[in-house]
Amino acid sequence: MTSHAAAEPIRTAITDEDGIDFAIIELFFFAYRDFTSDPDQILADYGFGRAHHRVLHFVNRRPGLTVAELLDVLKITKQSLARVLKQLIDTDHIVQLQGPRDRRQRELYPTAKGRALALALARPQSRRIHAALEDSGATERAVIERFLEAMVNPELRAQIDIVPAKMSGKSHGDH
Amino acid sequence: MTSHAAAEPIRTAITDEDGIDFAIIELFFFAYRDFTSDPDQILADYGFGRAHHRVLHFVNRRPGLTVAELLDVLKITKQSLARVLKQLIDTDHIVQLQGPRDRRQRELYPTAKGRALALALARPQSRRIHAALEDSGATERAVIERFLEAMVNPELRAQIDIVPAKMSGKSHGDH
DNA sequence: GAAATTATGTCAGCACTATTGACGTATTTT
DNA sequence: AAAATACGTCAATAGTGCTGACATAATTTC
Repeated sequence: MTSHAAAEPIRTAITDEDGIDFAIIELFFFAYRDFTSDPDQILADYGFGRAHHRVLHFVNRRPGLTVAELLDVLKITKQSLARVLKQLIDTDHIVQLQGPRDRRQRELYPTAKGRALALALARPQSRRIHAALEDSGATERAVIERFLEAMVNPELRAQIDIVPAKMSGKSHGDH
Repeated sequence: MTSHAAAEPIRTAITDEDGIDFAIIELFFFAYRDFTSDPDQILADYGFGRAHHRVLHFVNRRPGLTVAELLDVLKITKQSLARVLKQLIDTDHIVQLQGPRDRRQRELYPTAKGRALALALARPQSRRIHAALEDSGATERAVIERFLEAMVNPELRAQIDIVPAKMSGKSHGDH
């Protein structure tokens, strides 16, 4: 049998020459890794993980969203959410209110405690972003925002636009 | 203490007005989520996870790196790497060679099979990036690269530069 | 009003990725 | 010879995700 059990090692590095954008792929990995490392340390003090952060974030961003809406945004299952959400409720970071129109629904709202934690988690991330944009003007910022948005699946881009990016009035729309 | 068991719900959304850059924080989350979803589907066919992808990626990017170097790049522990690496070796995606200078070290190299899988995983990600940069020129690309690099911890930025971003010759340097 | 559907909660079990601690072995350095 | 290093491995644990099944309350449909 000439079939060496061990296949031949390839000694040359994979590079962009293969038509693949490894530069940005790798940058994205490192950037996100460090981006999430800041809040991770704070979360550890609470015995929370990244899942808690995400829930807390979106409940603060869209107070009153229902469990189903949250599942849709996070793209996880009900059972995965359950544990995390229960902990956040038990620790008074989030409260549930019965839906006004449909009483089966539970609208999720942050408490003052939950709002404070969300801000504390976002602060180092925002600081990092500001530092990265240090010498950048509005133009560069727009380029980056457009790029990130374009990286999101088109079908899901709607989720982003729901967020009150600029609410001058307090018109809640049709909710 | 008037401690009502249920804390008051906050009904207003958290916004950038708090001095926090929620827009980019959120975009970054969605972008990375979808960015990783493409390879995740391919990996599922192999019974692999994201951890396998990361190992495979860096072994292809820096053939011959040692286990210790890999741990340093991934920022995980030896034990976490062990299973994943073993699987990749058992399935002939990666081979280990004894270090030439220090025989305690195991240099990691991709096989042809491992190289092919790394490319297959990178392809949809690269396609997504290209689509996102569709109408962008070199300037915009540079802005985005600079931003992503600036998001990485300064101490760790060295790891990125190690990567052969532009190798015209095949001079391996001092390795 | 009864039946079907919907929104949510929960239980049980499983998989993957990560963690820490401890120990063994081969090899290099001191 | 002793200490330090690189790596592998065993055992136990945590966090987060999954699927399937089932219960309850409320709404919608017939």
